[in-house]
Amino acid sequence: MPATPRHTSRARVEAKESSILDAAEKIFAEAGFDGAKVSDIARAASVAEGTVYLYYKNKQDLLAGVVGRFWTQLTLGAEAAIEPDTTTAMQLEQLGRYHLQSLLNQFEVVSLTYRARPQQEQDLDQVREYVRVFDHIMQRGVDRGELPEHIPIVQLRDVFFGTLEFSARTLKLRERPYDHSVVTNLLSIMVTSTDTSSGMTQGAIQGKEPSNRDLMNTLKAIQKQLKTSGN
Amino acid sequence: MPATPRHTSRARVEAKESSILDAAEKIFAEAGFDGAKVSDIARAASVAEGTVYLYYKNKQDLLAGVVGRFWTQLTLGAEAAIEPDTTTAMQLEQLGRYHLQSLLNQFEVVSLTYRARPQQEQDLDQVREYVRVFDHIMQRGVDRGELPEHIPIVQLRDVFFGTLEFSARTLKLRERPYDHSVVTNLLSIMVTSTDTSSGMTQGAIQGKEPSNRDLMNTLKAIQKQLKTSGN
DNA sequence: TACCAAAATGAACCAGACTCATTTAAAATG
DNA sequence: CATTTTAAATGAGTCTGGTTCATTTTGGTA
Repeated sequence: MPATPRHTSRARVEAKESSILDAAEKIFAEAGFDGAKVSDIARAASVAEGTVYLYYKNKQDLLAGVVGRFWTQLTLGAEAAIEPDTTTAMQLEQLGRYHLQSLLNQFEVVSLTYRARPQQEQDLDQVREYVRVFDHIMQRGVDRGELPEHIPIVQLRDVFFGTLEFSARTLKLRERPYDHSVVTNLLSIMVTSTDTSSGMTQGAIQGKEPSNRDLMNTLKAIQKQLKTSGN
Repeated sequence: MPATPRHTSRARVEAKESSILDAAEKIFAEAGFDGAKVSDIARAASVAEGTVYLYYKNKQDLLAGVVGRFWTQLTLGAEAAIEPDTTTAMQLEQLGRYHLQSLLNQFEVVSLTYRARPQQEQDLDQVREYVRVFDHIMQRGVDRGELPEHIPIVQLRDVFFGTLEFSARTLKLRERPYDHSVVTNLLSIMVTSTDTSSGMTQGAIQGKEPSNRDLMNTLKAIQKQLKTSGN
């Protein structure tokens, strides 16, 4: 069993495993999940069809392997791309830039993520791991006093990744290339709300109309933000 | 051919078509795309397997039918849910509430959207149609002078739908119910950026580091916004 | 070299999507 | 109404492609 090799060098087994993953990623990306034949993947990996099943339970599992590896690598890349000692805003820009570029460059693989049985829990562990990079940046900001104590990280995370993902789809749909302004615009939006009293914690808009008062609160919040985080 | 019935009442054909769609939606939602057998769908629709193929070219096409109908109905529901004569902010809140609730209530069908061959262009027409509801709200706001002339609708749309979609996933993952604060928080963020010069149009942050200057620009923009749009 | 277990192979199996010759129902005709 | 014509429906059979497993090959060990 390749899973627990005793007499074989682990290195060789892993090399083969990753060469199968390479082939699978290529074929999946080209043909989509349904269009990809296991026999094609096997041929691309220079391996017999049955061999694939020594490493992966079935085609779905193989897809999970491809997608999981992708997000793991993405996490490593993201951690390399951000400089933990710069301002929070700068780190967010680095992550945003990296994220959007990755989504666009590897759009097909990202799309495959949604085909990796959303029911099965642990298939998305690597995605959750990746998303945590954002949390770490924010947490550092809080620890440093650069961000307010009770900033709703989880909700801002949804804004951050949600917007970038949707923007990536929009760009792809219109066949546009990477556009940095998407990131800067998103950040300019997030910056203005980076404060406890601006509504992200309690929901400032409780009445029917966003009043001047709400905007003034935001403004004050930003002024405060400028004082505390000014480098 | 059911596609172009000459002698038959269109009503009956459409009834059968929609009963097949009903069955397909049910089975797809229960078992997922791969898990759903066409024979099951046929049985659920009280129809022979071959009959399904008179109405839909193949299983993918059937899925496209289910997903397309879903988004079409969602568009109708959204248009019914918003009151065009209230403020823009209020309409956005109505749409946001409706959208998030729909995503959560029909999570399985929404998920199937991503399985409807993303390559094929026209399969997503109904989604584009739906998203346009947002544009109309914003455009009305501009026409009325409630919003600045050059507000970047498309980018705000990405923020709006992207955030809600990601939030819906987050809520589902944690098995949380609909949470209205997601919508109000999102709106509070968008309100603060509802201005042409606050960075959402050109991308104020062009250098590598978001500097104080950039933040100041944002701040000025908001101040300007307060003066011009203050009601 | 002989032995053995791990690894790899690919022919055979089988589930399930899809087809099509045939049957059934409905509409048109006289 | 009886008859003819055309649309619609059927489901047994075909075929593609995922998965299995008896057999062969490989590589390490004595």
